[in-house]
Amino acid sequence: MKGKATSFDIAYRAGVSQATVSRALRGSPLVNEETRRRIEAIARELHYTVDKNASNLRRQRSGTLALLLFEDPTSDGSLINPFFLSMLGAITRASARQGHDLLISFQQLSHDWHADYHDSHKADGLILLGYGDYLASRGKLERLEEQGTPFVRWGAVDDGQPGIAIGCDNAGGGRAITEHLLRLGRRRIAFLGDASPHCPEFLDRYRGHCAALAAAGQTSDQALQIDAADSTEEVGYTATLGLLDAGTAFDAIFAASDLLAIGAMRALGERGRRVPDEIAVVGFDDIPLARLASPPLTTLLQDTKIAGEMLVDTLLRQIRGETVHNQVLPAQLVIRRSCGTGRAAEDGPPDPAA
Amino acid sequence: MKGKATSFDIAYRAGVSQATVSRALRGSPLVNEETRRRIEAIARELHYTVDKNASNLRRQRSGTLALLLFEDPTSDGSLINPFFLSMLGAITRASARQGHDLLISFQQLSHDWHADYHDSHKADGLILLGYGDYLASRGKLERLEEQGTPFVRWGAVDDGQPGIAIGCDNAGGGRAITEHLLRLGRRRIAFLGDASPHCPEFLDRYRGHCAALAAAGQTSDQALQIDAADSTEEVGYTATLGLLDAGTAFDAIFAASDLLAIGAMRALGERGRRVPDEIAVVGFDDIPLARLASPPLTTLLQDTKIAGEMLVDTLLRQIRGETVHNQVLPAQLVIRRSCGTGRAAEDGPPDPAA
DNA sequence: CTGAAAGCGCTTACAG
DNA sequence: CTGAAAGCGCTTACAG
Repeated sequence: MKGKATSFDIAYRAGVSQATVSRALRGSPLVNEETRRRIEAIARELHYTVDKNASNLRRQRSGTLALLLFEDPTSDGSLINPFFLSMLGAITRASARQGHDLLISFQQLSHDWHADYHDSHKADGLILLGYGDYLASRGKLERLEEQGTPFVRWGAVDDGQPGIAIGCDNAGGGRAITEHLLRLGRRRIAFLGDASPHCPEFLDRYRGHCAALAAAGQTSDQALQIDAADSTEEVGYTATLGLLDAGTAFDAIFAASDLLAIGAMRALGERGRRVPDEIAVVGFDDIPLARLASPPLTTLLQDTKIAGEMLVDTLLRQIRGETVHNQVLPAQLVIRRSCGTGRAAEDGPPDPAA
Repeated sequence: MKGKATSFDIAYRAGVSQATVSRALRGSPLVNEETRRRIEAIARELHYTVDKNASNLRRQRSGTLALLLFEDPTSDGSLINPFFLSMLGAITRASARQGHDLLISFQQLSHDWHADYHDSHKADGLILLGYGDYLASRGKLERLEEQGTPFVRWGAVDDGQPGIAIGCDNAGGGRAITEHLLRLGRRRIAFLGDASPHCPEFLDRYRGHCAALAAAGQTSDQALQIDAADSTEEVGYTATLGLLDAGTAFDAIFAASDLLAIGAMRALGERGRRVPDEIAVVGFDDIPLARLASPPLTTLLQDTKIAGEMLVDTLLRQIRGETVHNQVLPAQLVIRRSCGTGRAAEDGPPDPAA
């Protein structure tokens, strides 16, 4: 009977009806305590577990959430932005804690994922994760909403996209970074990252950056905003080489993501520009690598644990029919060595390798 | 009818029986071509998808695999060894390619995961992933086998554990590393990593190391084998400080994982020991960070893409009732700067920051 | 507190 | 090639 016992087997041995077994095992208060104990003992003995397919079919739910990661299609087979991996871990844990299974899948924005998971009762709701071109995905999100599929997405909040979004305070974070750099005496801050509606999170970070400049009475120099389509180390490296080649003077780089920042530091290192003495570098995300970079990278911490819990919690409430709202999570400046200490530039010792 | 159409709705509109709809949509060759086309058109129009719970219940399968990650319980909430994340990505893709959904879950070895996924028909089989104490998990694996649960695990092969294992050639990899270091003139090679049956993968790497030493007519010095219980940067850092404090002379470190190696390099850097000029460092895994470390880390590449495909493929064949076998995948030496170039030590320039 | 019965939405022998 | 019917293993009104 290995792994095959049904509620009928238990009912037979316990001398009760199958219905009573089901009630007892689901914790119904209707069942006599002694009966319940007997049933539970037999269930344990037989290694019984409720058949999820039968249970779900009957209850018209799945007890499962689906996490859809939208990855950059250009990226290598196995590489994912570590930030999303961190989110993945947090979401997996939060989901388990709430008693839900988690399906995971990588999707291209172009595919037909939107009509699958919910209609087929594979999942009760979707979590959408990943930098993608938000303009391109709008149609799919609208269809999800039309179909009544519960979903939440991580990303820019209040950007007019359909559905519930949870994200960090990108504008506030961008402002905090630039304020910090200004405080340290940096005046020519390059912004590395796509500042367009295609990438609203980066755009918000850029807006925060510009707001801080404006508050300090400075204007933003167009020549210092470098588009970086993808958020990868390689792109950050290439973009920074381009910036150096263009000959524009700058004393700091605000990279819209840690991966871009790490690539920027590699380019600077190769060209013999010292970080932070000549050029301060700041990232965004606080991926594990940021702490290990050389020099360790100043960045903005997005708390993925809280984010994951928030995403799962909001989605489950939506599934239950409650009214849910967008939410903005604070981001916290983590100061390490890559931004310098505010002393006069050019006189610090070079950083030893980490 | 949003997301609620059933095969009966389609049958009604198509003027056929529900059974024919089911056949047509499952691609049965019994159905008339014209009938099939009509049914498919209506299904599309109604946004119909087969209810997985009903289908699975009837077919007594789930079309789902479960990936269980056994994490180091001491690790931080969201951190996972990047190597396993890379495996996770590869497994997710391979699983999708084979038309299976993937459930993901983090498990403590102590929990009762073994009796859950298969019995409840949540998954047709399990993939087990993660450094864990293999001696401690033996009982669970035995029970899985007893229950007839199909499962494969990534790890040491032929270590006498129950079930099918797929892993890389740890002994061969360890030998390759040490041979390379010897070729470069290193003579006192410290091995960083738990060399005990609790951690058979590391043990195999150590054995390969010792085999290479023996082949070169050297004996392994016990003082140069440092246990490192967990595979984390922090542990590598601490262990290396300990090694330095012990005063044992050494000119190379063979770390059993990249994370350990990166921690080792940090410790060496802090103590002013130059890598690779004074001390060569080599890791194992080729995580993305290895390439970005400073200096870039020489390591052994485990091809996670192939590994993921192999795991999924083997598990599916096992589920289908085929006989499957353990498999060893080759590991490939990736030479970067951390091991030096074989020129005399002490005369190289210090490495610029990456 | 318990049981008999209906039904969730499919798949698949069986009969034609 | 198609249909009528059984049944996968549960959950839950309904009746007692």
